[in-house]
Amino acid sequence: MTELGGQARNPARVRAFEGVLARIEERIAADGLTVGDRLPGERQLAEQLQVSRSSVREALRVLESLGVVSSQVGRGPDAGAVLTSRPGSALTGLLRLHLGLATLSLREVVDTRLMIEQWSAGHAARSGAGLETMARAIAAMDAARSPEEFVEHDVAFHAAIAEASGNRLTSAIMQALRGAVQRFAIDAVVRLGDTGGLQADHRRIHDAIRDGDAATAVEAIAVHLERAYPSTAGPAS
Amino acid sequence: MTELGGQARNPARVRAFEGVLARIEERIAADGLTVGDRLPGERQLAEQLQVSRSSVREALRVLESLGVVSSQVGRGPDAGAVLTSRPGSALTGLLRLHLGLATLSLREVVDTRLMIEQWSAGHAARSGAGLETMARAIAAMDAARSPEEFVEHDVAFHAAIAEASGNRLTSAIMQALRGAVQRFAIDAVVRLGDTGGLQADHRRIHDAIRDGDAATAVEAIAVHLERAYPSTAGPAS
DNA sequence: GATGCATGTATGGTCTGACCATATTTGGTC
DNA sequence: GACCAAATATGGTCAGACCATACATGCATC
Repeated sequence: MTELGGQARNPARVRAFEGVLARIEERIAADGLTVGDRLPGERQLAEQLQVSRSSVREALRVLESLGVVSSQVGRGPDAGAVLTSRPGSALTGLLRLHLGLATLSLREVVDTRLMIEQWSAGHAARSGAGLETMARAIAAMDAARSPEEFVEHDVAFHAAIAEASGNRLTSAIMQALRGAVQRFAIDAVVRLGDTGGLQADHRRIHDAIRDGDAATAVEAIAVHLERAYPSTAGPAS
Repeated sequence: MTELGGQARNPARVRAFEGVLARIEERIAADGLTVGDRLPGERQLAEQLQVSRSSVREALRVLESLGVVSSQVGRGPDAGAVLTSRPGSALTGLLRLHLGLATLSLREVVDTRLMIEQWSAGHAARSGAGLETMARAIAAMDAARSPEEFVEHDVAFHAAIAEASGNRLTSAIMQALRGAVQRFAIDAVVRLGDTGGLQADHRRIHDAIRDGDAATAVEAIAVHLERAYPSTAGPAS
């Protein structure tokens, strides 16, 4: 995280918390720390690294925002800074902020989601993974009695597609993208009034993946996202 | 953050710096703040939000790690916390950490990069954007006298493909992915000894985009990444 | 008036030390 | 053995101080 400070005109100038980040990163690599392991306490870490506890805390806040650690108060085996793995939630926050800053447009987010979902569906069509989860989600959407409930299972359906790729990174990105456009999804369901079209899309996607027909799956996903986010997703790809 | 539903009895469940984050986010949305605008000073912010300066600083560290603000010391128009937009560097740090934690494998990162680069190349073949930049990068690689110099222009070449998509989000992700696997790129150049194959790939990609031949561009990129990261990138897509 | 240097000042960066809130651990009591 | 109170370790927060930096100001000089 040495580039956090922006311009590195003076390389000798490293803020204390950046040094802490570097040392913690080193330790993760050297000691082979992994998810579930605990970091030393803030006070202990401060003493080891010869910085103040404030600096340690700033570094921990950064790691927490990146979804790498999770802090628990109290005492016992679960207390303290524990290494976790939540790249998805970190990405969600990142996207939300940049959407708010107008650094990114909804169009760009939806297009990216289209890219990932089509790519994942292609993989799914070859591996046949996740079909059961998708079918269950479709059935649950049929039984849904409110837009919110429908969208809840819709999320599960699309998450199943992403997970079928077997790639945790694309899954995490997908999850974050979905989170960033979540509020538009409910709007879409309410606006359409009828979920028949969306469900027809879902069945078409599921069937294409089941039949190993990647081309149809890819096309069906494009149709589906265009239906859900009209005038946003362009004729991308 | 997410656990323990109900019990809104104790307001201390939200940490102070999280409140600061929320308030700053609100202000960005409400005041329409955008890149280049300045936030109030740390001391002033602390007083306005009725928290300590430490809490304000922790919130600012989070925003900085997400590529939303950049802090400059000193005095003047450029000093203080300025809103920026560097989702790329934030993503780079995120990926590097999660790679270190073994949350993500190199394979997953390279596969994701393949996805984005193929998608971008498809767009580029349709729009013809970025061809000049690509050609310049290829020429610069020809003239390079060290692996490091070669890789430097290689980065520019692949960045041009990503930017040709016109999607800042995929560009940022691409930049981050590239940064995460950077060290493997130099290894690859040294290992191959001869950059002729890589350059042939580059020319083939460039020519396909120039000719609007998306299918060839996509295939050439797969070949290229397989050459650079053998046994890592699978026959993905 | 223009120039240049000394001083002022606002800003982030860091540290210290204290206290609070929480949750486990410990140990004593019944 | 069960139960409850105290001790303790941990993160969360705060207040205040000082340093380093870099622009702003103003005076002295030319």
